[in-house]
Amino acid sequence: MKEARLRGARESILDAIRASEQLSRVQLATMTGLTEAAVSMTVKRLLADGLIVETGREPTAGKPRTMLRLDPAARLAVGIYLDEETTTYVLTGQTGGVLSRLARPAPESGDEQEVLDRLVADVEVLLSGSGVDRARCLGIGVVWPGPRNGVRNPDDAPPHLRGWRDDELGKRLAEATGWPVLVENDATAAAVGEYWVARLGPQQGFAALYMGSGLGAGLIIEGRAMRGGGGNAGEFGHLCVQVDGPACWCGSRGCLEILAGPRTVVGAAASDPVAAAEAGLDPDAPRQSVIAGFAAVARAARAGAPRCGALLEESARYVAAAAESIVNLLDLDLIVLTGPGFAAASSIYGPAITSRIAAADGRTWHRQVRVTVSTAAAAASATGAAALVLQSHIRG
Amino acid sequence: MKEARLRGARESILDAIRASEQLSRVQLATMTGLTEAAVSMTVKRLLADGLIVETGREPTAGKPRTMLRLDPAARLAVGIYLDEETTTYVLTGQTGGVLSRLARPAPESGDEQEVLDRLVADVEVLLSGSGVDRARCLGIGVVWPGPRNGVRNPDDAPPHLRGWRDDELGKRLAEATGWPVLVENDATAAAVGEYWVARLGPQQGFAALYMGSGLGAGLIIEGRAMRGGGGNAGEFGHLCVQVDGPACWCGSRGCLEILAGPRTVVGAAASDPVAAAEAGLDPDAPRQSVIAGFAAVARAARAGAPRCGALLEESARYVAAAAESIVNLLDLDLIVLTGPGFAAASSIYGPAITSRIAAADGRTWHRQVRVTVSTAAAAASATGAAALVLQSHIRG
DNA sequence: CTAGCATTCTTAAGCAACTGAAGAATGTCG
DNA sequence: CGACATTCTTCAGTTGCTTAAGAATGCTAG
Repeated sequence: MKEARLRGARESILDAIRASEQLSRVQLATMTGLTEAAVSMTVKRLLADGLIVETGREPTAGKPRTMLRLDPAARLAVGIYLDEETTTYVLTGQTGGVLSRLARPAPESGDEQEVLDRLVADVEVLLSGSGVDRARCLGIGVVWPGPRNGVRNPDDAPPHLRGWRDDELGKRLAEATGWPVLVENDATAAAVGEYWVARLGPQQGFAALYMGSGLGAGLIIEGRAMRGGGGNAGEFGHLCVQVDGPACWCGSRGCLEILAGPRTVVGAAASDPVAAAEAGLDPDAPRQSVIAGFAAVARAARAGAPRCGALLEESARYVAAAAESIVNLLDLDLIVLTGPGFAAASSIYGPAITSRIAAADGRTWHRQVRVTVSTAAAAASATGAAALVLQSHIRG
Repeated sequence: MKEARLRGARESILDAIRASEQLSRVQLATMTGLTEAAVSMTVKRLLADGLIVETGREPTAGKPRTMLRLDPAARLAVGIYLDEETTTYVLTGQTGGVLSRLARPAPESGDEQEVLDRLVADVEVLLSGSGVDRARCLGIGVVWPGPRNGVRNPDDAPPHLRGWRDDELGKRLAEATGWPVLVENDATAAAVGEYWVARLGPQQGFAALYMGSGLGAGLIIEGRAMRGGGGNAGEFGHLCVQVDGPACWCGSRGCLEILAGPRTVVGAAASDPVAAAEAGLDPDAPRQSVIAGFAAVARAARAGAPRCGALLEESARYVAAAAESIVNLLDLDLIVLTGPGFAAASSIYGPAITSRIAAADGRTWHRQVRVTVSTAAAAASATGAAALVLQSHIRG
């Protein structure tokens, strides 16, 4: 690391402990580049503030080291994920672990004030139900499908949120609750969540590929989320994988999403009688959500249904090529698959990506890319939303 | 900015002046987030050290502001570009301007010591010939085609450098000259050079697309070059633009470089009798360099030759799609074309990229991507190499 | 059981960089 | 000439770190 001075001893120390689970003072000194004296003083203050705790000792050749951990309950964060059908709330501790969870059906009405009131009330329920000290809550992270600044596939926005802009929602929720509110897209939030719960360090750059109703990527480089000039970085679904491919809703052509995105997969399955039967998709049924439809296709494929399997394999060929592009462009050695889509079909997408990348990976790039599936990938957004808040207190 | 504390007042102030050409103390205070007091004291020291100079005053409603600029001659840097045919040396001042230049034919021998001796001797000539104070030279930047850590297309390495590894070259040159040596690939160096001479600020993220004998990209985000985990970020040429495209030397398939790279364009021109005649390529002539061959094709196209024009248009379609992918993935609003290839054919590639991106740009992404051509694109690597050294003293 | 030893952690003095508040400098305008 | 606006400087005070010294802790050898 050796970047202590670049962001204050407190933050460096907290981040080092977060990534390593537990560390002694001397270990912290070498990892952060601070002197042992500085660590000692800062740790004393962190202990006094209750942010960290001493947990046992480890023998050495001399005086045993006293190990330090984050106190999970010292600081809390609320994460909210607004889905088409459900609103999910989680309360996490400082270590990213979920303390309590709440799921509500999405409001039917699109009335702004009503939606807001529901959010405020539900957060209230979450907090009072878990009996925690509300003063310890650092803030609220909110995630909804689609990128920021009003940019999204109109079809992807939850119906009751069609009229909202993300920054507006954040501002009004902050006013109503008194807590700071961070709004983020699903992929970036999931990436930050992965960074947090998988205890990755700043030296581990990675891309979290997220499949919900679309395809996105959260990019974490040097421990920081890349958001781009307009906050829309990570548009994985709009990498071009076929120069003169079909027109995409974004206005371009040959985008990954239009060729291999979940909406396309579900659409292909629905219009193919065999696949539709395999997946139990009823073409005349009331419009199903893309996420649910994709999960049905994936379930069928896992159960051995050949047409659904073929559709997913076909999609995975494109996704794998795009993943390889990201890896080559950013020189990453970790890809994390997350979100409900990849949670349902990681057994197809994972190997496809791995084997595509393997061809040039070691031989040409002297690299060893790992492809992993996020734990709790299906709920990654909600916990990621909470992690955003925690992260903001460590990276300022 | 407001990131003064994150890297010291000196660096913040120098970088702000660099990007703005000239600034007053109070302007510096607001831009860097430092207090006026801190700026005042730091500026006093910078003036004493001779790094900056006061240049005139600007009227205000009150006391006029004293403007500050970098003193171009206060700090120098040497840039070296190792080409297949030529070794180019430049000496630049602190502002990135070229003070003196030297070009030598590349050594024929591949003997390591001989190559090294030539470099040392030529730097000597460059410095003594321009009569500058060598104590003011901060170091040497070295650029050669292909990425780092020994990763490259074997065909692209200059013959006399086949046996070298970049880090080895840097180390031995540093030992031989006593100066710090930075080794970088051509695209990243060109990007840093562009950042420097075009006076871009840290808020301006951009990609410098570089066409030499291959295709690369230098990525500058938040004022820092993205190098990736293994130092190989920016492999623009290995974005996949066709899932089942032809096999690439890297081991994968459908890479941009194999479909539309300069080597491919030249190869197609050489094997097409009409195009070969237009460009004056002699299929039996001693093997020409890719860069020279591409320049010949571009020259013919500019002169109206239809087959050569068509080949470049075809290549540009692919390059444009890959450029759009980068822009979407990183949410950039600036693409800079640089390197000898784009210098020769920017009139074809520039519009192709612009129009491809335009389709979705404003409408969907609320963005306005600019596509520019680097000034002195053909020599961007050498000046970029020098800029690397300057940059390292501001971001160090 | 005590004396060395290795290692971890703490304390105290000092330095460097920045902040805040006050004021000095330098022009314009009535 | 004097009020005003603005830029720049000075100085005392705070913060956060470093360096240097030493205290604490447990193991091992006599």
